[in-house]
Amino acid sequence: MKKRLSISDIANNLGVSVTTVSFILNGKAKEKRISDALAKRVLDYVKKVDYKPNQLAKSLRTGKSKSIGLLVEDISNPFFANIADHIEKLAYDHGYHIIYCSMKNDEQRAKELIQLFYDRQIDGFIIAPTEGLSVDINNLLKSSVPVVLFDRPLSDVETHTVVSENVEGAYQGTLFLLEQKNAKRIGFVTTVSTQSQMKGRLEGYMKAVDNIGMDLLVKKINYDQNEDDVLEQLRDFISDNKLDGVLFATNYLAINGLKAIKKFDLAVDKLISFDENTTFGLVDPPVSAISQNIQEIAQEVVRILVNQINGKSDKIEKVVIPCTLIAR
Amino acid sequence: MKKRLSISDIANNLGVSVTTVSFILNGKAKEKRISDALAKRVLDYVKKVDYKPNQLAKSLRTGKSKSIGLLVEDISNPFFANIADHIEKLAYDHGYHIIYCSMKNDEQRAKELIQLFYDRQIDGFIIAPTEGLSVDINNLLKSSVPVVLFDRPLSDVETHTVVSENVEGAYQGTLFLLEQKNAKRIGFVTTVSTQSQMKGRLEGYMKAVDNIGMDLLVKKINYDQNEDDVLEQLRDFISDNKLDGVLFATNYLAINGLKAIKKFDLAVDKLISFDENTTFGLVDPPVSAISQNIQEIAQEVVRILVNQINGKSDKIEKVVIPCTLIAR
DNA sequence: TGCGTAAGATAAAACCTTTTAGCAAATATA
DNA sequence: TATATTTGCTAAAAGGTTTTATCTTACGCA
Repeated sequence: MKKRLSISDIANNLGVSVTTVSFILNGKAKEKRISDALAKRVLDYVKKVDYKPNQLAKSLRTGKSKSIGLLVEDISNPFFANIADHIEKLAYDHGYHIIYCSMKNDEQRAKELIQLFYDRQIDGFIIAPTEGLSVDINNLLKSSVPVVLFDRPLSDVETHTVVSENVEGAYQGTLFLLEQKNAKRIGFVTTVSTQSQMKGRLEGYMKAVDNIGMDLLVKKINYDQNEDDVLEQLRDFISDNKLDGVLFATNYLAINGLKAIKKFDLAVDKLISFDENTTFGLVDPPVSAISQNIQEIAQEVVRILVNQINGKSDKIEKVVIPCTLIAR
Repeated sequence: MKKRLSISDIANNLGVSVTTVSFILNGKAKEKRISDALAKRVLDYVKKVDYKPNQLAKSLRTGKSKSIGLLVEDISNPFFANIADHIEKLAYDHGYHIIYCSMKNDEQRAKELIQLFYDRQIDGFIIAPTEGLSVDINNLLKSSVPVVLFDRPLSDVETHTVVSENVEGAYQGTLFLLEQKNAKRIGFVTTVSTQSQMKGRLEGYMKAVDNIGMDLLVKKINYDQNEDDVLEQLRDFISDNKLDGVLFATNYLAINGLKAIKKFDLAVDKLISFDENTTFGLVDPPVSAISQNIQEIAQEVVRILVNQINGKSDKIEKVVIPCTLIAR
């Protein structure tokens, strides 16, 4: 294996100084009054020998690593997988790459990773946080590391956020079941988590059913139990309350709902879920969706973070993206 | 923002040399004959002030970055998302973190990223390669960078691979339709790609139908067209050939198959797909699955790569993992 | 001729580690 | 007692950049 070229190899071979090569490579030739002739000579040679600067050395010197940490709860959830996909691509277009971590069920590890990423001089973070991370994120902010939260803000963390219009989405979703599907008794299935997006969705549901004086029928699923228990709870919720419609707060809840409906042959058939899923149109009964605008969320997240990294803005941005209802 | 501590801050504050601190921090105190008393004093102080070594400087000096590049075709495919999840966790347990890239439809970008990751002194690569990447991967190997391929080997790249037992899986899947489901005319739906795993699956299908003298009925879908066209092709394939059973070479093909069946109300109802999907049990008709053992694949991939990075082994490993049939 | 300034380039410090080679004192050996 | 060895620690180089401060030469102008 031949040794990698360094900038001083280039300088020596060309009989110029390292400084000069560095200036030229970083587009400062004009500014530093390097003659066009020399600039061209260096550039040509660099191209010819295919020299690539050592990014580590560069980062060490500049303090910028050109990488962004992406922490999501669960990359195998299609919502996060899709958003990660978009974020990765957009970040790349800005010259950043993504160091990612899926922190499913392991907050301790998430905390360690935030520290680890910080130690690696990550330029910024994109996080869909779990609840215990406030203190770690606040530490980042204290150290002036840009952080953008998405999907769910944290009440005790004051930073940029990009979230969907959860209240309105859930409200419209419930109205859809009421008005288009003619549902009479609509339940809302959510998780025990107190994540803000879940609160918003509950609020939207409540607003809709309050309007027409329907009972509030809410089930909070605890995911610390096995699937069979979850399905039984869903069955009980649906049949005890004689539901004819259900709004699920997120796609995996809807999938569990469908499993329960199938397993116990439940009658409920007016379903809608937050978050789209490729198969919602294929199942029986079909599941309508309040679809989050993934592309737009990713765009805003990356835009804000890159602006922050470049120090282009100091105000805190809170972006809210509308959802789209997919009727089925 | 207070400046980060460096090792020389520690050394100065303690009145010892940087070298000593470094030795102690790297567990070489004994080997380098540092007294226990001093070692303890340094360790205690480091803990007290919560000093964390600068990883960039460390990497620059040692040439090891403790990071692994993970390149997959499409992170939003549940198969890859799940495997990425496992790989990330396992790598973390070995002290590595994952820099990931989803290279959907953009081979040029994939090539650039391999170069970029290489420039960042990534310690090793885990790649589910697309076909044009052979030359780039061979370049990595030429530079002695460890690479493990999974899901599909490349015929012209000689390196470690972890793949599923595709032939046997498809063979068993086809037999299942024939014997358990009593299918009479089974089609095989695959992609136009010549990726090796697809070839293997085709081979398994052929072996099964050849055995009993059934016609070979194979459709290769080209994904350079819009979804409606894909669905029509599937419809034509299924109805023209009067299929009563279909083996799909991968999960997204199965989902398109289901869409076509639904959209055009096709009669075929004996379905099986390579790769599991949460909703395959919820759709009508249900889809059986030849499920790849994701956890085991991830384990092998990480084990082999870490061994390579540590120079623990020089032989090339080719691991084949059996699949599990999920009957529905 | 003498002086100021612009042009064109560079030496050396800085970023923060790890590691080689070596030093001084204490102890062991003869 | 004189020498060899061990103990305990450290100076300095190396890794590859960026950037500040400076240096030399040429030129314009009085």
